[in-house]
Amino acid sequence: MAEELNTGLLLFLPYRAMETRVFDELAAAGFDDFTPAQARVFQRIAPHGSRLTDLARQAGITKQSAAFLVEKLERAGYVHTVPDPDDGRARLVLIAERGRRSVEASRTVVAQVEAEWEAHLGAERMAELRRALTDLREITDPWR
Amino acid sequence: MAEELNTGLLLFLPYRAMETRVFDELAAAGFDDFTPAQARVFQRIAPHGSRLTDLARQAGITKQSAAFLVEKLERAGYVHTVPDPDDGRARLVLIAERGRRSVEASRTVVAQVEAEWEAHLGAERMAELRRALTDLREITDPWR
DNA sequence: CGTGTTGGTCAGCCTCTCTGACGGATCGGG
DNA sequence: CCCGATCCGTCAGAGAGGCTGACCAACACG
Repeated sequence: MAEELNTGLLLFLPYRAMETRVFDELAAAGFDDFTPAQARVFQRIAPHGSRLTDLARQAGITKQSAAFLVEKLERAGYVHTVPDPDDGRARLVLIAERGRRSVEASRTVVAQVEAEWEAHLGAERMAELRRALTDLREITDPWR
Repeated sequence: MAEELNTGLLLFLPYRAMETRVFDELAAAGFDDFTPAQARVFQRIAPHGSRLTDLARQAGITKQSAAFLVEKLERAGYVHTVPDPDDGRARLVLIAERGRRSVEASRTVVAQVEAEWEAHLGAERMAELRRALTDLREITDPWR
């Protein structure tokens, strides 16, 4: 057993555990008409709206793909889009009412999973894990 | 930007950084005829071969999808498959010569990225990060 | 044996993601 | 003020990846 997994895979395993957990429980709560890919875009919408292109870059996909996903999200009532008052070319993607409720629901699940992890690792190690990951963002997260 | 990202996203960012880095450098080294999805399956082949179904479960996809990906990998010379001598129904997926060379190349890149992370965090914090992630496997990794 | 379980395949379908080409809006230098 | 460069988003087409459902073959075990 004690083989040395590469750090990438080590990161991926809990990430996927969190994602499927949130996804499953949200589906159980009635938010069952979106896909993981749509969620990955949705999750990056800033509180006061984001431009399509910014969403695409942050999610690491092309703007065409992002537009495709946003359109689905809009059709399902999770977001709505408005013209950007500051830039005639741009469209702002905003979280709609249904989206806000789903955010609330997901926050609960995330908190629950994080509590389980904390129970397993202990509060101090969990906090350090988050600190280390946050610091890693500086060299692994191209946007901000 | 001290906002509190959820731990899942925090895990995802460095994971993706690692994945794209390895993918890009492998492509530059001539291993450019496989996709990330194929790599995610390939990466899980045990040293002495794995069954298709096991690969599927570990990668979190259906056996049909796994078969599809393995077939591509076989066509590109990264793996070959043989009947499992212990079970007439099963096929063992084995790493082929070209696959072995790509593993070697990827190991180099992974080591390089891990070294960069270690330089950023310090050796002790990096080691603790790996320990914490390894411990999290116990509750987030359904297979072992 | 028969019955249930497991490993894999076949077929059909939908989602995601990409490339390439484009039109419209904005920005910046002259 | 204008013109070229750049940026925002769309349209069109294509391919990969993933799923469900139905099925067969081989094992496991009473």
